[in-house]
Amino acid sequence: MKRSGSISQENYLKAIFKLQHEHGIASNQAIAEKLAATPAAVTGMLHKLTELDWIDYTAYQGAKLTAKGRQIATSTIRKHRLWEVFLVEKLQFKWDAVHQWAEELEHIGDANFTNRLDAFLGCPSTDPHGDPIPDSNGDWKGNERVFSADALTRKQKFTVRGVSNSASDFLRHLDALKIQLGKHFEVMDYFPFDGSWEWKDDQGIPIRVSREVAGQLLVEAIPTNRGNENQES
Amino acid sequence: MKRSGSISQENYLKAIFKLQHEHGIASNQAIAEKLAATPAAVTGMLHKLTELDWIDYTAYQGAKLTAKGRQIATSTIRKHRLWEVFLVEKLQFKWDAVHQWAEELEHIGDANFTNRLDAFLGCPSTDPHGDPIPDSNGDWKGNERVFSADALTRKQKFTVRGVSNSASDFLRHLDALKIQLGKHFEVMDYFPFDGSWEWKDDQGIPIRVSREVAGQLLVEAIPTNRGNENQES
DNA sequence: GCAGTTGTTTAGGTGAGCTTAAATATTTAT
DNA sequence: ATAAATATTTAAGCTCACCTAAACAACTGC
Repeated sequence: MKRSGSISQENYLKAIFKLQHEHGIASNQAIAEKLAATPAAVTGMLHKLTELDWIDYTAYQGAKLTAKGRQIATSTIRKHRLWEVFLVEKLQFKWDAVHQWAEELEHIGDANFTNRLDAFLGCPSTDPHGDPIPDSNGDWKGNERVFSADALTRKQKFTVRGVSNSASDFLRHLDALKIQLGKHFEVMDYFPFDGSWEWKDDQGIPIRVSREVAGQLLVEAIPTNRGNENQES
Repeated sequence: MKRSGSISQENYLKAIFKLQHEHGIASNQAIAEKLAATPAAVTGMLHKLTELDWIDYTAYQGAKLTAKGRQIATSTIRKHRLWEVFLVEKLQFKWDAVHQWAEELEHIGDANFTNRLDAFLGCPSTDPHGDPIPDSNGDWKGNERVFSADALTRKQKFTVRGVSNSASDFLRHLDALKIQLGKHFEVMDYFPFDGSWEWKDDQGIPIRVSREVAGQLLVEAIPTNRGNENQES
């Protein structure tokens, strides 16, 4: 079995999928920015994708994926994230170096290939940045308890669950701060002056975290288990 | 680091590399056949590759790789064969199903990527079809003792080492015959009438092998160790 | 050594995906 | 409501890698 669409078409569907989740619809301009192309190029491709019945598109309005388009988009995202797991866990790449290769690998392989890769990797549920990996139907369960670290409160204990920005420089900065996915911290202090935080890790070692970092870090609160929750029946 | 050449350019270099080994030089027509393109298309690309100093090309004569061209070609072949090992050993693909995917995967990754993949796979020396995997300098040691199975002699014991044709239907035929790389056989009989053979495997189970099969199978003789070899000093 | 076959190159053209620049539609501000 | 600003589309043209058809060069047989 071959690829559903061309590499370029798959990249458009991926971009539209993500924009649709953020804004309900994907505007020409937003797509152009995401793909580093001109709006003129986007218009042309949107016509082609409409012909293929992979998007619904109204001129001057924007694009939305059809069921078929969504299927191709999620399958591409699934492949991307599985390859990222492979690169980090099997080839020992650092998490800030995998995106570029995954962008190329994501266009290779059919459903059978992808399912074999998935099985080989132990059916991971998230990629190295904490993003969920869609299943072969394009569905995934997002962790509803995950929120941005800048909404934390004092004394709260929490687990780092993901990043909302996978740029290399941000990820390398997290490495420097020794912040890794799955690591536990506790909020010690917050400084409204500059929006920065003091946290301490599970070894009791304190770190200072800037507003910029907290704003792009996704965390999950750890329940306190100290008697103030409701006991069922 | 990015790919050295375009995907198409890498495919041309690979084809020229293989033809150069068979015929000393790669003719326009031979390249066109290997790549399923027209001679006219080949002429154009050969000019481009000459510009890039990846081949030496004389009109009406043919093409030969430069050092740089050879480097790109062997690195592409290295990647192809490493991915084939990955697909068979890690993703459990059958050996007749890996070529198509490896043709796409071979164009991904730089030297660092490839070396990581190599290490992850345990630095294999051959791919699932018995073809040698070049090292990162583009060198490899061919097994000099390997020859075509149609040159075997009666009573000879041998090991299956490779195939000189990786077409799916041939490989599936070998599966049906239970012929796998590394398996030992002994020549029981040869039938000049149709060029077919009777061999028996290490369990003593006899199989019949046609001239066509023997002609595409690569084997290595097992020394008899029964007193007629020279003892050194 | 010349004709015919074979192999190669040139010439002109296609399609995918992109560009810039100009025209047109839509939204925002007053 | 209309002018200005912004967003989108059309138009023309580019590059890459391919194609067909025709011209040309190089071998072959006699």
